[in-house]
Amino acid sequence: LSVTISKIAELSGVSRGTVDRVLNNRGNVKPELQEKIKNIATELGYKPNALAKALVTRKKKYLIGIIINSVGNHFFDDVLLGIEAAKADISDYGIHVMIKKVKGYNAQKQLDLIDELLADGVNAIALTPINEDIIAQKLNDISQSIPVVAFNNDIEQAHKLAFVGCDYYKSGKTAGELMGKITEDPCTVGIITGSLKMLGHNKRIEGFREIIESEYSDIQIADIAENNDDEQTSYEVTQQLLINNRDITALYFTAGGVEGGLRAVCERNLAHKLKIITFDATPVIRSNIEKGVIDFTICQRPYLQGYTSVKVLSDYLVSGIAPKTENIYLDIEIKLKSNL
Amino acid sequence: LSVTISKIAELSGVSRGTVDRVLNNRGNVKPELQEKIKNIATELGYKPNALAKALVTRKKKYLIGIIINSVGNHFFDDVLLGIEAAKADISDYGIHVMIKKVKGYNAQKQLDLIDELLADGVNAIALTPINEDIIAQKLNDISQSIPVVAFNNDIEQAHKLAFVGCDYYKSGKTAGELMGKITEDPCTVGIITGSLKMLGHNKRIEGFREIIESEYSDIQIADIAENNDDEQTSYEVTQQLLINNRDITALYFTAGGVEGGLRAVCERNLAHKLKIITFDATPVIRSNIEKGVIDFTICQRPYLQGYTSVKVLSDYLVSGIAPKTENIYLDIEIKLKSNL
DNA sequence: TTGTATGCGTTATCAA
DNA sequence: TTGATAACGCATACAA
Repeated sequence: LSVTISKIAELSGVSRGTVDRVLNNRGNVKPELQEKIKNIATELGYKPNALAKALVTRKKKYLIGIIINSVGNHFFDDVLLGIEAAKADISDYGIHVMIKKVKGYNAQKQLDLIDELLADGVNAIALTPINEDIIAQKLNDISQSIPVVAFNNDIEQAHKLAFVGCDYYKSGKTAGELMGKITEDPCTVGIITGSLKMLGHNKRIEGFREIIESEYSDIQIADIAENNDDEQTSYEVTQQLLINNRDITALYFTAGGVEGGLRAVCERNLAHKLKIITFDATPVIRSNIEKGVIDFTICQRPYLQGYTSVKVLSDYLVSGIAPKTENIYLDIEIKLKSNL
Repeated sequence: LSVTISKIAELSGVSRGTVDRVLNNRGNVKPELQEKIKNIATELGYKPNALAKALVTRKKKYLIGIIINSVGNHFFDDVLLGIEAAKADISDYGIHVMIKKVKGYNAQKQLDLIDELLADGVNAIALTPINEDIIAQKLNDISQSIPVVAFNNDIEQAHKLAFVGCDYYKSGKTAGELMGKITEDPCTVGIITGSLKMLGHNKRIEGFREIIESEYSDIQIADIAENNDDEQTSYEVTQQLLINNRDITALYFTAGGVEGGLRAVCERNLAHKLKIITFDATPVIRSNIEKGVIDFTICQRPYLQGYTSVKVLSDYLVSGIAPKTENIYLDIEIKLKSNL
């Protein structure tokens, strides 16, 4: 029922080797034969068997290198699980995965880790790139020779095989729409963001603003506070925000620092009074959804981010196929108490 | 780096055949050798290569039969896409898929199709079982010899390899919570369900009721109308519901018939006034979310239902591995305008 | 009770 | 420019 190289060889009256050369454009075949074989192949609807292919390329012993900022950041726990799952899946292909875990976002440190991976002879790299020029340059450089995937955070200046993550603008819009639906008429919302220098955080604000301006004009944005993803800072700026804007009825956290922010909320006895929307599902966020303090959290598929990143690279290594689109946006997930 | 049968054979000083016999418990091996080889294998962390395995079992030419009620029911469009995707994925394994599309839910018709598939020599079957005794009996019967997967709708009386679908009770709870969050204080909701005989529909009502009774006691359920998933009936019962309960502020559709129901809503100029929550994302529902008539729709991953069902069966055929749990619940997806 | 040969579909390395 | 052969890891039929 299925058509193989041997079958085509038989029908064309040549050897399998010749068919292979034609089908994979290796040259050194008489043009007339080329055409004849190609015709027969397309006519029969030849589709190479990926399994058999993989079994052969297995000998190449590919190695994928990963840099993940998972130390001290629970968001990446699930990303790591996805990476491990993909790692298990592709081990049959003889592809190995080397993971470097790191804490925080230091460009020089990231640069060093990239060099370490290269020294280890990796054939591909996946990482959450820091938006700085030296990183962009480095990635541009190495992506000449090996495929690079950016996950979770994009770096538009650098050439790469793919970006795997969420559509920040869209998730901001969704947050805005949810906020619009759960708030009563006159509503003032305070925004607590990670960093105004982070592209993703800003896009989440943009999308949010876009929706409430166009569809929920009775919602006002009181202020935007920056917490640099730090809990203590978050506590302080949230406190200040609440003091400066007594009429606030809702909070919108675009990034981390939710624990600190909620501490300020609780101190002022505003839990269960303010509507609160956050991103991701860290343990702190989960428990506060359980308690009814947070109304919604919007998740960006951490597990799939990890899994997909590795899978995209292994697919590329094993069959040379790049993903259809450079930007692989994973659907967001709206979570509340009953589907947490 | 990776450990193979040959490597184990070499280290044990026996042939590959013997190792194979031990590792797959085929017997006919001296007990002492058994133990020795098993020890070496576990010590080295032997993991059989699924690719190579599949390449061999490929010769068996497995055939999976599918019965899908997709004719005239757009919900199953995406299920079909998932099935097609899985079909492409497993073609490398030499597993073929035969799909029988049918309109409506007639038990005798379903029975006939099962027999047709069996006559065609299928090695596995996936279907959306109708909850009637003759079907349950039939499935119990054939699941003695081949694996059976129920997708989208479960049939608890019948033995099967797995059920693939959503947790209806949980999605009902989510609907209830969403309703609670978007409605103002005194709220009366009308429920339009498919059939009170359908297990899934009832569970969606139960979950909904459970949440509003425990957490949103200011919401009242006015009435429950049955539309048998028929548009015209749906129009009529919704109209009646709205006439009988002038104070209704929200509608909850647990199943199909949304188009007819909304026609009644629009006729009475209640669009954009009533809060409306539905399930799935048929074209009609999509367009009404766009228009702002429907607030939320809760999707049950139709694509994944199709994909997973086929994948579970092929995994079982190729490696004899049953899924970890009989009930494979796919996460629900909350959709509104901005993430449709 | 054990070992050997053959094949799954592909690629790679020879030799012709 | 072509063809034959070995190999990837496993399973099976057959031989010893």
